[in-house]
Amino acid sequence: MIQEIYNELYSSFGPQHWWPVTAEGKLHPEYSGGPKNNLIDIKKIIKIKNEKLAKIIKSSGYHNQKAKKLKNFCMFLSENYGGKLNSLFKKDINELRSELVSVNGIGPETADSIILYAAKKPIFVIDAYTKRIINRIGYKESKYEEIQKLFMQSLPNSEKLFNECHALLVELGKNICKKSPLCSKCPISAHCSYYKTIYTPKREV
DNA sequence: TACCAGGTCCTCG
DNA sequence: CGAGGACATGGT
Repeated sequence: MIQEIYNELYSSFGPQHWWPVTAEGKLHPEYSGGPKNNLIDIKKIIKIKNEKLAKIIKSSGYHNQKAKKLKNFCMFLSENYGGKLNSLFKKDINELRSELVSVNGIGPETADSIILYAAKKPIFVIDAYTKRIINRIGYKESKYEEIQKLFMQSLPNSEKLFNECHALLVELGKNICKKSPLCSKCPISAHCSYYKTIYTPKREV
């Protein structure tokens, strides 16, 4: 079922090429923050003032909180791993996840995103879109880890596939399976119990 | 004009 | 535990 949903989303939307965002080893000229800030460096992020960092990331929203939390992660990396992502990513995937989640500012989704997109290890990222979609389809799971298990037990254990599948779900959730859903445009409505309730009125017995 | 985002933390019951 | 609020700018 989950596998079929993935297949149909992929057929409809095509590859989303979410990650890597840039060519291997290169920074995106626009999205890296540009040469002015020169902050792709753990030590520099630790040193910069919260207010200054917040100003730089302002357009992302929640910038004051995010500035602190970004620095928390850099501090964690610096204190425990010599500021090297590589040594962090050598860890066992489950240990890595629990360590990341213990950092204030990194919740389950962010931890899994780091593991999937930065460490390139197979773990399935669950976001608000995915929860909404999966619940409308008819699955009862509500907790993050439960929904994650559902995907990971239904799909091949592939980092590339998890990456693509998550991106496809975001595309569906953002543009079609919205809070107020556009079911007529949905490529997987045939599998959806919400769609069936709406478009197949009950009749009297 | 409203509503919501590729969340997380904290507080309260 | 689960729900609800705070954080805050930008896209549609």
